[in-house]
Amino acid sequence: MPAVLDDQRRTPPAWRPAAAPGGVIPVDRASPVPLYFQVAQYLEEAIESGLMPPGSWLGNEGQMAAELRLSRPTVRRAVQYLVDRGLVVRQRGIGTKVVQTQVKRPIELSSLYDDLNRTGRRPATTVLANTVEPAAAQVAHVLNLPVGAPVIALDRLRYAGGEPIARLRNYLPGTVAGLTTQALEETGLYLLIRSVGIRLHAAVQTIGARTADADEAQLLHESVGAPLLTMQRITYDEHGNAVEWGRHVYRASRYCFEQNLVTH
Amino acid sequence: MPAVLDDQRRTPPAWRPAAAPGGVIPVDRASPVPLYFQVAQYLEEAIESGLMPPGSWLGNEGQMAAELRLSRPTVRRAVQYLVDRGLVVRQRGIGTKVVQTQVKRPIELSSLYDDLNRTGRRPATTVLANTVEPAAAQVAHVLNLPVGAPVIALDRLRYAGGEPIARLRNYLPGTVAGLTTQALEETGLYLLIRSVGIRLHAAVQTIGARTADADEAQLLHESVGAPLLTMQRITYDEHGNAVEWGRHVYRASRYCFEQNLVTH
DNA sequence: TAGTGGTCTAGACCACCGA
DNA sequence: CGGTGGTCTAGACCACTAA
Repeated sequence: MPAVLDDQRRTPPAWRPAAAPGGVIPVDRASPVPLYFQVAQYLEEAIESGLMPPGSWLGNEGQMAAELRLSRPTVRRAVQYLVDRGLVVRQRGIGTKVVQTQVKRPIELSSLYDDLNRTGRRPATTVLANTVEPAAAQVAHVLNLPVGAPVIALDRLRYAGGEPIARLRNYLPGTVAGLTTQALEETGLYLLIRSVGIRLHAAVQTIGARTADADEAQLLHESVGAPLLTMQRITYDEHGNAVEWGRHVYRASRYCFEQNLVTH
Repeated sequence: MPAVLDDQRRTPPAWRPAAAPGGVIPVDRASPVPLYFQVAQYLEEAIESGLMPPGSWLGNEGQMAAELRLSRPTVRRAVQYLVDRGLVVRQRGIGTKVVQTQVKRPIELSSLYDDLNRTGRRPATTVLANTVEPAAAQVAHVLNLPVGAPVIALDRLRYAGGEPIARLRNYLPGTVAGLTTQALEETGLYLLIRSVGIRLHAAVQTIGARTADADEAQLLHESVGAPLLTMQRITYDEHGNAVEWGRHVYRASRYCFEQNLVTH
């Protein structure tokens, strides 16, 4: 019986690290990067670069552990990282294989600015308002602050490729520093929030639609009655404190929300 | 110095399983349910029931392990489950505590039917079309089938509380069985897909908006030009095969997408 | 029956935090 | 400094799959 070289339904050929002739270990024990993460990154790179194509098998965990001179739990943790990201699928009694479809990344907490940047459109921002004011009842409730506490109110117009895309209105607790108008015109709000040491942890958002009123039509270069996407989002830090409340409208003719989901 | 009873900033009082006087173990080693999952579910229930309120601390992992007569890795795995769901936050050198905000669940692959059911609205479905037809070029491309292969084409009207909410159009490979009109009017599509043994693994979806044309206006009891939410979704199984392509429109006046995100 | 992933143990050392 | 979570090891037994 001849050896089958490329039958992806069968168990894997011995797993071979690509940049490592003869099975040398792509693992640096002196690095501060955890071993499982080094392996996970290596495998992720191998998969996304096409070196391990969809349908190919990872070597079994015990063998990988032996070749990498790691324990099986460590290798297993690396593989789990890939499973969580939807890159591979475990099949008990068979093995672990690279999934066919590359659903790039699960949904994440990103700003419109980052989205536009990533997709190659040139983002720009005009700050319409950047004021500190006492919190009205509704804002105070959403941000869990006392009524009258200082809140930062932002009103921005976001452009992509010279075209207006969205009007972004945000409220933040007045304790957040560093939101100069200049900084806001140069980068995204989330990056600024993170850069003052706040770690975003969770969010609840609502996406809806409505038609443009006269104000919005003028700001966004649309006609009255044009369809708009609305997104309201409250973002929380790891302590459960509300960090930001955003109420945004997007031109439906120029923008939509794209989301990649992986079920866990 | 008096003992502080309820200072949530300090290290935890000894962790006590609630339904277990004196530290008895809520763990059944004879159960087929994994030990880590029994613990995880117990803790999740304790948190969501308010028994472990936001801000309270989980006992340290070593102590919990000792009290439950489990190893620390097993307890750790249970805690990790809660971390992944955003219910607790680990703080190195300090401990693990319940987060303040209850962001209920991370976004998941659910059907509109399930959404309506969960939120207590009465879902109902009218099947406008349920046919098998040869795949046109676009459908064939999306589902990765040869042109002309049989595909199931669904057209449904979804009601909530007697009001039309959305028009749902789907294409599925003709190999999917069990989609009788009666079944489709009684439950959600995803449940039917799962019930024939297909496991949904990933999806990519796009949410946009537009205004209603005459057809849509009539079907959805809206006027021409009313704002509609659109959602296109391609769902894949664990092998990366496309399972379903949906192109849906929702009345923006009656529906919006709510999503809870947890950053990992 | 042999090989796979799924679970679990009983240790170990480290980095970080607060006192 | 002691206590916490973060990482890692070297085993073990089990359930499931395929041949």
